[in-house]
Amino acid sequence: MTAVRTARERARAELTAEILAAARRQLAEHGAAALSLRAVARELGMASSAVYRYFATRDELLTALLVEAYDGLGDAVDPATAAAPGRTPRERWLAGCIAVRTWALAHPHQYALLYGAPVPGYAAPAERTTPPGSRVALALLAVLADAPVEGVTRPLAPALATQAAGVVAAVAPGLDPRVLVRTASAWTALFGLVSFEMFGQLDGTFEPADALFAHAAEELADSLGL
Amino acid sequence: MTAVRTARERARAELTAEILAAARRQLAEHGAAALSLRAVARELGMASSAVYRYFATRDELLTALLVEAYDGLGDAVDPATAAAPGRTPRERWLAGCIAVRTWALAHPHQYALLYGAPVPGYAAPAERTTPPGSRVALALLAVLADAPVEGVTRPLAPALATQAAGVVAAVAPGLDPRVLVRTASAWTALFGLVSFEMFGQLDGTFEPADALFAHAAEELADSLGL
DNA sequence: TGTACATCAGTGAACGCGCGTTCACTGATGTAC
DNA sequence: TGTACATCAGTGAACGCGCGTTCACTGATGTAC
Repeated sequence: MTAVRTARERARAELTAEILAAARRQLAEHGAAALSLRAVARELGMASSAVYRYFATRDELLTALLVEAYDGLGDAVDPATAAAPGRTPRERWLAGCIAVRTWALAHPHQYALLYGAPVPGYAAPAERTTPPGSRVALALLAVLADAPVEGVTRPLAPALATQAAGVVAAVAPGLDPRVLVRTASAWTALFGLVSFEMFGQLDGTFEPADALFAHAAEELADSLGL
Repeated sequence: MTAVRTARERARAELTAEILAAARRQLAEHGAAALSLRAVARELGMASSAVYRYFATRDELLTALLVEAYDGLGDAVDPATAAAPGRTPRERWLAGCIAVRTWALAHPHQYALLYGAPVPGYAAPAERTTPPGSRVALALLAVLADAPVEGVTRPLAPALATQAAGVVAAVAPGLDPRVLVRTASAWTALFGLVSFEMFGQLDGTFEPADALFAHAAEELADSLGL
């Protein structure tokens, strides 16, 4: 009977996937704020109420998309930054930067959903979002953990040292807190540049931003001691 | 008769200001996406159609708020970065960073409007937005223009050099293009950190971000050769 | 293998909401002579 | 200073739209005996 039950369950899984796919398409085309259960239902040719059998709420659908997007980015960055024989941390760092930007350019609305201002009236549930949302930072952390620390960061002020120690304990026990702080700075700088490009702050000056990005990634690598 | 005409015109100017103030309040409280002409009219106790005597369209109102916000930020950053006898570029840089962050923390929704993902369905008219939107970058540029360049930037790749030369010609003729590029990097790095703090990416790690921010500002100053 | 019952998927209508924008209108303010 | 006309501000109703969510329902799929 498991086979039979599986029939229904498989249909359910398939439709769930189709709903997600339609929602993904809408997100990609019109952005997160325009995402609506009704439009998704319309695209699938079903009653809007039917979607409620699969997602209890619009926010739940949004959360699923958010997680998916974080994972898409993570899946792009992980191999780029992976350690391999003969790969220097600098190469891995630069490849990671490029992977982030490439993914962002290919998925502008997803990027905006993840790193733009939060969607009004929607608060992502931290327990579901944090793990996939941390993947890029952790990947960069792994790169910098493989590089020497000395002479690279100024000493941490006490308040910062305490905070960093707490994060280290939770995330990468044994790590030098200075590496963590260094990663945080590099991570924010990288996304600062990508966000400015994506959100149009560079229009009229460094747009397209390929050259500026390549330069900045190298300079960041320099200042990280890679 | 000019005095009399001024009576009507003054009423007009006052109501325009009141509408803007109400819109500003709504933006500050509920965010740009929730900004509606009807809600503004409601708050002022007037018919929603009356607002159309003052702003032809919702987008025009949004644009006015956008310009206002950019100017508010500019007004905060300009004095912080101003040259003065005995003020070092480093001091001015650090003060500028703090001014940006302080303003952002005090005006989160305005910050999101300026530096978050664009409001869906709304494209800011570049000719009105660009000048106030450039103020912070120009202020930082002025600081870095007062500091030595040598040994601070890697050489610019040809494509980047061309692009930078074009911007320099339009914005600050005679400036060393390397200073411009350096400013662009610093500017994106600064806003990257502020945006991550504002948009919740640091929740659970470096939140509150005071310590990380102070550290990063100093490190940026170091890497800028200040 | 067949029947009686329970579960689940999907429908269509409805509720209540808010939005931007238009339009014909009243009444007040300003202008020209 | 007074009158006739033009301009402008503000009203209230309406159009047409889309949204999230609920609910009673039909019909198909699965389960227990």
